[in-house]
Amino acid sequence: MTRTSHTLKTVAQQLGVSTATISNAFSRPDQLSAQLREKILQACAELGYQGPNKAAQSLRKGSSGIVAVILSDSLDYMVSDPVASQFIRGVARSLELQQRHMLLFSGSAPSLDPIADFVDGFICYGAPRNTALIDQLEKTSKKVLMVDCDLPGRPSVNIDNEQAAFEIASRVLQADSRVAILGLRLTDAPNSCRLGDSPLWDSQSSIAHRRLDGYLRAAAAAGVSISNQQIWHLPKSSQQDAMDAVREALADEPKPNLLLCMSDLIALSAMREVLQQGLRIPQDVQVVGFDGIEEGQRYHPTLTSIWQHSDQKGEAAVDAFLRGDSGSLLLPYELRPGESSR
Amino acid sequence: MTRTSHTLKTVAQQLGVSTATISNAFSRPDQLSAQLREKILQACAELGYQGPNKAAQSLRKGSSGIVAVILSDSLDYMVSDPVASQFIRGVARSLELQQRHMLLFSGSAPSLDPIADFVDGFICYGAPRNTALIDQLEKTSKKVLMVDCDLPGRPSVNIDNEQAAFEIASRVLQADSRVAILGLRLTDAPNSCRLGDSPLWDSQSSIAHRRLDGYLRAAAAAGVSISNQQIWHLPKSSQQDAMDAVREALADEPKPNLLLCMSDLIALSAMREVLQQGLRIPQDVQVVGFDGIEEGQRYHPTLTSIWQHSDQKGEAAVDAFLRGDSGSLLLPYELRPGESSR
DNA sequence: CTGTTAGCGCTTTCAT
DNA sequence: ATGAAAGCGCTAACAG
Repeated sequence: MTRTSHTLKTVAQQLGVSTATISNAFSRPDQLSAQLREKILQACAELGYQGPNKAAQSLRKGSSGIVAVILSDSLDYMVSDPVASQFIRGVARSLELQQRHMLLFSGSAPSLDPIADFVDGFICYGAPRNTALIDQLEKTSKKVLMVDCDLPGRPSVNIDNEQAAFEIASRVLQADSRVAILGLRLTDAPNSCRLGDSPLWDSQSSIAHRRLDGYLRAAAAAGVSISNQQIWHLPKSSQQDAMDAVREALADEPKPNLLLCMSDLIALSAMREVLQQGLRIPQDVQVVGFDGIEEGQRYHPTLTSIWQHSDQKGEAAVDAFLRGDSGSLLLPYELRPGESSR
Repeated sequence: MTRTSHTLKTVAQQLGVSTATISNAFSRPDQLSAQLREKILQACAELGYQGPNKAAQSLRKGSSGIVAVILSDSLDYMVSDPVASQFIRGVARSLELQQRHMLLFSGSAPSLDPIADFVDGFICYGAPRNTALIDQLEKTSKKVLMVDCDLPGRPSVNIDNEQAAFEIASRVLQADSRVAILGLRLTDAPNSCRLGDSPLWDSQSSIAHRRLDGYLRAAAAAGVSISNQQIWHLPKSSQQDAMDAVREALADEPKPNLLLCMSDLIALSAMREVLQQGLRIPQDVQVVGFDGIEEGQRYHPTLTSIWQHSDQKGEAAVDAFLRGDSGSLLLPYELRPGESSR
């Protein structure tokens, strides 16, 4: 038997005090004596009153303490990505510290409407697959923080993807390098394929294009030329998509001896395939990744990569969001050499 | 420049109609002429009014259209579990069809309070790590549906874990079987270890114990005895935890020749380790899993397992929840033989 | 330290 | 087909 729920008012009547006193007992301890507060809390617990209704509280106060994290893709895909998981973990930790709560939201959802009025704002992690969401983020009067991407007039947290890509590529490029670039979401093709003549997609904001710019700048500096035939687009960092691209690349003549991968997940799949084909890393083929995930350190050979420290990025994002930053924050990264490069 | 947001009232004033008419235009199309409705919607779009505030709507109507899914563990852990992902995907699909929304919530959160007033109810997927949440679910006056576990007086969706475990074990057990059981969350130990004399944990509701019962019943039927030294507890289905347990098991004399694994993830890790040690599957060691994940079909040898069809389970859960079922629903499962067993 | 009251934005009778 | 008005449960002035 679930008895009908109490409200502030009914509880106040039962205890013979005013509603304000009950409200204060829960939300502003300094407004009444400790004893009375204790007595009230005690009585409420007995009555089964759990405290002020959060929906009403939110309506009245204009804020709920809930922050939406908009992922770039569907929940189940994103959450199985170690980089996203690490970011989410950082966000969760920092929000918890600040007594706030997180609402994970899919970037492929049709609209923000169903949650927009329940949350205090949005932390947008990467460009949402459904671009309609970007429009909504642009228009909303709530707080918005972009991570790993930009939106005019909105604060952001980023690393310098172009410079990081330049640095890691510079480290491994030599005059005789035959490069294959394994890129992530460079176009909107659903399968892995060479970039060829397909038009670049959304080239401004995407981190993939910033990284590509960095690779190409490093190549130019090293006197190495890279055609669109040597650049692959992968729709996601999955094993399968990576394998498809790597096989195609390794079948080229002359065979590439340097794989620049836009994520560690891609790089790990690439290494697996390279070794499978009997080639040696790094003697025959060098491989470098991007992101920095534990698995890359456990692999043999260990992976050379750019470490983004995504958990710290998550914490930084929450702090910037809560602080109400309005500018853009550039986080440090770290080039970690491994055995996969010379 | 973000202009100050409109409300039903301000919009009504601007358009020279009453608030009820605006409300009806959005929520009850049959209450006004199609033309007027169209005109109003049009005007609202121009004014930048997105429709009734959901928080106020929820307060007034007493329901929000949001359903909380309580996971058994933290978000980042759960989401990287393919079985949970599949379930979540099923839930998402079915909710979307019914114009409802999902709020994923961590089973290790300290309390349901922060979200309880925003949602229409809870779908609880497995026993939450934080048992305080179970108490809250027991007490709440909102709708609750349990999945893969039970709560007195609440409806549930399950498979018959005991029978499924019995069936798969019966299929592979022989009089000369030397069994090792790799169990999931059998106690609350933080590391993989033999069950030994540790007391069983929460033995009633846990699916792990139901499966264990099934294995043991099959063993008894086959005339095989299994001591607590042959049963391992793994805190989670991670590669590392599985490897620890499998190594310990394979070091026993006589070496086990049958590994009964309580998840496919554990079984895959086990197969990896078995092959690594130069043993043959299934000639030297048979391995069976539980759950049914794609990766098990792709592995060589393919994995013998119980297929739960977790996506369908997710859909069934939503349907039962929305329908307001009060009893418990037992879903079918499927024994799929693979090359990992004889 | 406590009580009264207005109103957050909305839906829904009940009149018109 | 439309409008007026009563609240959903709560908080923040303000007055006592």
